[in-house]
Amino acid sequence: MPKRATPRISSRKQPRQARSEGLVTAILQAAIRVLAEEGAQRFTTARVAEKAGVSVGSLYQYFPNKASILYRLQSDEWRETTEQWRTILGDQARSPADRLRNLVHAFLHSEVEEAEVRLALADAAPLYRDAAEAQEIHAEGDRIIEAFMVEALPGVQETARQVAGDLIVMTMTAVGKELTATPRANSEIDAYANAMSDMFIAYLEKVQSV
Amino acid sequence: MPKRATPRISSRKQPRQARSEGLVTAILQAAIRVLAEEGAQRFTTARVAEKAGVSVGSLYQYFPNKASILYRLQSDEWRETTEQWRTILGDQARSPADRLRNLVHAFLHSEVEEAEVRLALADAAPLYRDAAEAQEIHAEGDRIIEAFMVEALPGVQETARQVAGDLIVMTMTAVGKELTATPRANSEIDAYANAMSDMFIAYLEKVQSV
Amino acid sequence: MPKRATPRISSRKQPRQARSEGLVTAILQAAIRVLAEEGAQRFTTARVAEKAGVSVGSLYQYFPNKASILYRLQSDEWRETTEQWRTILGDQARSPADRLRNLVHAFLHSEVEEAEVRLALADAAPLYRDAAEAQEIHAEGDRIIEAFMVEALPGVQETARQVAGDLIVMTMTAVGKELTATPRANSEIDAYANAMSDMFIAYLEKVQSV
Amino acid sequence: MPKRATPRISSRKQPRQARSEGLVTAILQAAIRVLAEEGAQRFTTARVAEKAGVSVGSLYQYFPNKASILYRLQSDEWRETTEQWRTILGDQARSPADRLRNLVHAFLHSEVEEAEVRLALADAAPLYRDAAEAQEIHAEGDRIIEAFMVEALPGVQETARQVAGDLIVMTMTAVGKELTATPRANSEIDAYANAMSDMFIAYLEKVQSV
DNA sequence: TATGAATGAGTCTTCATTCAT
DNA sequence: TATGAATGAAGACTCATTCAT
Repeated sequence: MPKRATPRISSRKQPRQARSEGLVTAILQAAIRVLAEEGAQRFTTARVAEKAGVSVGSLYQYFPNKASILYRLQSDEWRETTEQWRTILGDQARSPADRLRNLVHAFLHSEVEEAEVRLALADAAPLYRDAAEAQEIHAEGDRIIEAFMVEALPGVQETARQVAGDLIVMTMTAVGKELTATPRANSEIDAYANAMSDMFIAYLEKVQSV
Repeated sequence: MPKRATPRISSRKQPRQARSEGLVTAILQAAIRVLAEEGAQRFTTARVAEKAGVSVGSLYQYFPNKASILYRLQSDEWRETTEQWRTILGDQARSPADRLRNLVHAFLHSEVEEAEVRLALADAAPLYRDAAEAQEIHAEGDRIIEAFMVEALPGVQETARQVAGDLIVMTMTAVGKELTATPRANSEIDAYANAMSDMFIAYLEKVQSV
Repeated sequence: MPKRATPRISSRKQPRQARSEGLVTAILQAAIRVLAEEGAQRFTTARVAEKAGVSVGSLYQYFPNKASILYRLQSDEWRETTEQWRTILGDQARSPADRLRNLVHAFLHSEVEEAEVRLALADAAPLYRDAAEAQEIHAEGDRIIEAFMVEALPGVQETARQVAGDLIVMTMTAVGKELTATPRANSEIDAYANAMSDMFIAYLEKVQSV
Repeated sequence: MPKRATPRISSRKQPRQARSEGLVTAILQAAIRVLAEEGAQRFTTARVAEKAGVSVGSLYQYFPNKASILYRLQSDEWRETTEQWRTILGDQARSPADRLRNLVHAFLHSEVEEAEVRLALADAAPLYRDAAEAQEIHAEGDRIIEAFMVEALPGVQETARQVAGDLIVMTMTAVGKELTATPRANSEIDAYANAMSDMFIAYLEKVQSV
């Protein structure tokens, strides 16, 4: 009886050899270029392969389908973001308020850098969003925030703390995405980052005081 | 930089006759149904026309292209939102804080209602976002907020006030969109609305006190 | 919520207009030519469309997928076959034995005519066989045989009669298909038809006598 | 008339070494599994190689192309069938009628066992049928039948005897293939085998008596 | 003004076979 | 001899838009 495997979105093979890794890298970089230069609408496997100097067949040797390329780009990005959050929020030498302020600045600036790719990637979200693996991608970030919130809101009830954490994360990422949609000067980003930090800190103080 | 063909997106003709208006309405409602039932990926002119009980040819009589239908949906929605904001924020009988709290609740709930259409419309954004007219769409909402902020932050410098207003609008809309992406219980929405209101109010108090 | 319709294999639209019918006919005839001239392996929608002097898009306006063209060809053929059986087996002026003999001759000859198309169609069977509609296609033929068997085997128990009917049908059609696979002279077909008739008649006599 | 590229289909090399034979066996068994589990449509050299635990390159070392694997499977099967026929029909201890009855039962049951592989192999027939070698494959079986028919129809003219033999073989194999196409209970197979035996025996008696 | 048939470029994906290592 | 990465032609199907009627 024929069986049809549900298409996976993760990489088709674990590239062990140097050559393979090189190809995967080349494809991902080509994908980024296509996204930035042509936009999500024109992001096609053929264009990616061509820009990577590779045949379509080779592309499909490393990625099971178009969505998996986008998903990979997104998860790589999210991994970097997670690292950024871990570093900044884990900096015990500073007060929670300072760390939060630093985070907002760093995050918004990194979002706006490469705005074109990020926007195009966001546009392409419908293509990879439904992937099962996409769920797990945020788990680590959530843990980092949770740990930070425990420090920032000592003695606050867990439920309230979690809502506060969620709200801060959502605000930062969603507004970050929004800022990406139109070109912004660095100074403008700074202004928003300052305002957002102020807002978060005021909010934390209020929650803490209740 | 993405190459973008920018065809005119507003309606091809101003329908003055009753029949025309009826057709336009039928098409828009069909478009909403297609978006909700089939998603942005499967939003095609043929499907819209069929569901509207109209021929594709007629559809193209009133809308110059697919993007214009989406744009129209979006701007109608924004008009309603503007109305909502005007009503709630203009309610002089209440304190600015109360009005803001009311706004957040009303807005988030209205966003989450019809989540499917809104999500699909957001997914389709790349198709209509670039339209020149899309810029003006927010102007009225901005004016309403600006007026409210003058009341809420008397004596605060214009620049700071504007940043605060922008931040609040962006947060509310961007987080609202985010909440739309996954199904949420009403109670959950309430919790976020409360938290967000608290955050905004704490922020306004802080800005005011500086 | 997006819904995905299970692809139907029957025609996409009921062609009411003369033009439509003409197109459907043109496509089906082109399909027959492609099957005969190129074989099942090279039966592609593009080739069919080209040979029909029609764009692929038009082809897909009338047939939802490749399988549906093949299925249509097959069911048209089966309809003709059913007619043939009805006419010959219903000929009350002749004895059942004579009718059966006539049927075998007529059927085997019609099978071998257009052997190329029929062989190619059989080769393509995996593509359309699973269609739900494919089940119903044999029902009418079965009824005709059943009615004939009641005449041919009066007084025989229903179960035995049904097995006999099934066996005769399967033998005739399966051997017919087999004969189609290699080129045969008409005289050869006659010889097989005679032998097969003898076999069937001897068999019926034996069943009857038990 | 179909254009057919006719590449050589028999094995590229005669594997004399134990290792080679092992590989060939592994490939053939993998091929059977792929056919059974995935169907003819999804029968690819890559899948066979993988399931055999062998590289594609190695596969092509022993089989010149995909068709040759299928052809080999088919001819192995036919060899077994030939053996079965030789054993059963050569059983001088029984009457020709009994032998024929035994043959039909044994053959139909063996056809229906492994129905999936056999059906898939039949589906793939277009890929290997045209091979020149495919002609010779039936010669030995024909000789066995011929010898049996001489016993079963003593004194009958050669031409008539040959047609009878051909008809019996074609009926048995073609109907066997047909039975394979849909799942059948063992009891059902028995019923058909009984009926078919009765039919053959009645037929032989009639031919003999003429 | 309305219709809806027709178009055909464009998209994703598969797979037999080769050949450098 | 074995490997398996690389190739790229080929195939099924979609859909925005036009235009003859």
